[in-house]
Amino acid sequence: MTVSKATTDAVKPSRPRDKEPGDEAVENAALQMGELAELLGYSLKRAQLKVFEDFLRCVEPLQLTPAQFSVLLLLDNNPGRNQTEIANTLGILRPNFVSMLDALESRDLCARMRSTNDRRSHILVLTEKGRAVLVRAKKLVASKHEARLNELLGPENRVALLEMLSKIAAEF
Amino acid sequence: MTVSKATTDAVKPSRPRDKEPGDEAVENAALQMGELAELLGYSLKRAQLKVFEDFLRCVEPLQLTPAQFSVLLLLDNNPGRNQTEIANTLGILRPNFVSMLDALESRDLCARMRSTNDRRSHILVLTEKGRAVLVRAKKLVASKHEARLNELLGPENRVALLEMLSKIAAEF
DNA sequence: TATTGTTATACTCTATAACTATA
DNA sequence: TATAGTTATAGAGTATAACAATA
Repeated sequence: MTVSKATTDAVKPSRPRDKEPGDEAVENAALQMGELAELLGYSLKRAQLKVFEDFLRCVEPLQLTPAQFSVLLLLDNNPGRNQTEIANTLGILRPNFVSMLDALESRDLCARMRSTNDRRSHILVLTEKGRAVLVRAKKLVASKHEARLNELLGPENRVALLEMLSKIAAEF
Repeated sequence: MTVSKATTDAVKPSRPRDKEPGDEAVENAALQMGELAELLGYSLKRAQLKVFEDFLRCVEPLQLTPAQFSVLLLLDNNPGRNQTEIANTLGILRPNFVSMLDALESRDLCARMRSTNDRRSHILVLTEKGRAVLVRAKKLVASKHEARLNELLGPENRVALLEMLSKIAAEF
């Protein structure tokens, strides 16, 4: 993917010298990132892309995107909830959640059930297969994906990073 | 925006108790995030959305997106480069960079100049106005955007966060 | 009148193939 | 033959309005 390749290029800075006459040979060096290296949002975006790429690789045998994984996880932890509640919690708009659920339901990972209390709403439930896939996905994520992050950052740094990101997501 | 609203909901966890008979009144509580609270990629994504939202707000008088800001910054720090070099460094695909440049050029923020050495390539230059806008943007970003992040995290945490994100972007 | 799920739609991002003009 | 910029296009992701069924 071009993004990954470019990320690598972008991350090895080199000398900032002004172009002096007579060094056409050194012309093709890495570019100066300048103030971009200090912009939190920039690194945040690049890091997020890398982490999502790795997630997809690690969980590839199960063909789950990060968004689909988060839906299955939430259904497992919150039985008896309807589409609006699940979608809102994940920051997914209700209209966009419809096709997401269609995809999961067509793979027999979850099912919609008409609520008896309120016949407008669909109670979402994990199927047997959905639970099994979720268990396997959690194992892959823990043993491959999060393990790699732990290795790169160290356990204590990983926790500190998670805390700061959660704080930004919640309070910023 | 629904995403922001949902983010807030998602971030205040509550008790995980099983649904006991006879508490229909407490039914509408915040959902359990479960293992999602430990998933780095999830918080990374939510944090990134928040930070980009704030960037747009802070720099709104100049009508610059994070991507456009990064292009102007890179042009300022790397005179004499062509489209491919700038696009690759930012992880933008060359075809997609064309319309981005069209937008910036139509606002007289930068210009394409045929290279005399290699008449295939366009050397990118900031215009006078582009330089002025960039200076104003940098001030807004520093005084409003990054300042708010500094306030939320504290200066030393902010640096630690930036280092970890850069490491992930570069090495993960 | 309000809400749930849904459809339709549009706009942005991202991605690939192929063209043109130069080299 | 290869490269720089471009066009066309397709697919995700995200956003809003409006409708039918139900409350």
